[in-house]
Amino acid sequence: MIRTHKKEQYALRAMLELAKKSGKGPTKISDIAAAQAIPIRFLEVILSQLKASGFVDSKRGFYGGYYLLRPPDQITVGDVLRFMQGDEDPAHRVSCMSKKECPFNCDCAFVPMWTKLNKAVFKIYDETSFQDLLNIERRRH
Amino acid sequence: MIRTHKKEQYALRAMLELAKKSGKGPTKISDIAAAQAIPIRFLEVILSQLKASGFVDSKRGFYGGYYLLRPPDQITVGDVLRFMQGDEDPAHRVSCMSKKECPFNCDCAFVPMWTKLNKAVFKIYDETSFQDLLNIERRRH
DNA sequence: CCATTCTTGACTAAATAGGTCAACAAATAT
DNA sequence: ATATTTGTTGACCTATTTAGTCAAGAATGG
Repeated sequence: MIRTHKKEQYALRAMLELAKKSGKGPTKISDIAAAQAIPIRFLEVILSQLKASGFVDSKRGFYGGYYLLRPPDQITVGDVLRFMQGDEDPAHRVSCMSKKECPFNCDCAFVPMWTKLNKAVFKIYDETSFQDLLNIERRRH
Repeated sequence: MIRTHKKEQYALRAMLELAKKSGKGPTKISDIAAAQAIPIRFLEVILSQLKASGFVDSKRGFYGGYYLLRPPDQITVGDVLRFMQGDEDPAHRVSCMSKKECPFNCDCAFVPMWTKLNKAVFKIYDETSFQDLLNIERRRH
């Protein structure tokens, strides 16, 4: 099993929700949480972090909430995941273990496979914009 | 970050070690553990589980140990990982979360992306046989 | 000034990965 | 035989990480 963290999932879903409302003013955390079935307190933390990415911004007060800073076709899943994953060595985003803890110093027969995997995975992430996701959702209804 | 479990890593490494010794009789758990830097008690458990896969078998006693039941070019990384991952729904080996816990019952805009990812990842796993890994290792020396 | 909403860091809970152990069973050596 | 080596198995432990909560405070708009 390979599974992304819930936190990353929630970040993607929150972004999708904001993409839906793109251009319609701020969306409240509580609305995003309800729409995407995300624990609200946790979402507060996640959105707050996401602000540093430059993809979203927020406004306080009565008509406050979060909103996208770019159109949905200019943000990809890869962008968001890379940000959520921090400054991890790009070559190790998908791998056996972090370079430090590898007893073979990441010089083993499996390395080429992990490299391939890394590229294949992020190629797909990078090819998926939030506009693409919106289109998929629309086609479903 | 997407990272395979240590247990799966250890299984792959143990198999690689057995591939190296393929045709040379049984290899002791302790030797595999030493060669591949795997905690021996943990490796006992892993190899024991691997027997059920049909890729390896074991022999007890003085000249005992583990050995492959097929030549290294007839076992792939995909084979081993699929086995270690159990009877997980194939479509969810790489995904956001298990079908049960998905609040949208796995019917959301992200599904096509996870499906693509799943296929891409296992394509690479399935294309990598232990003979391939041995060849890589030989080329390195 | 009041209601609403985001902000932030500290905190806690729960899950699971990762690892350990010990008593036992089988094979071989002598 | 029997001592030694080696695999078998299920129960057990625990450190880490993920996941989630909270509360006091700071903007914002009415």
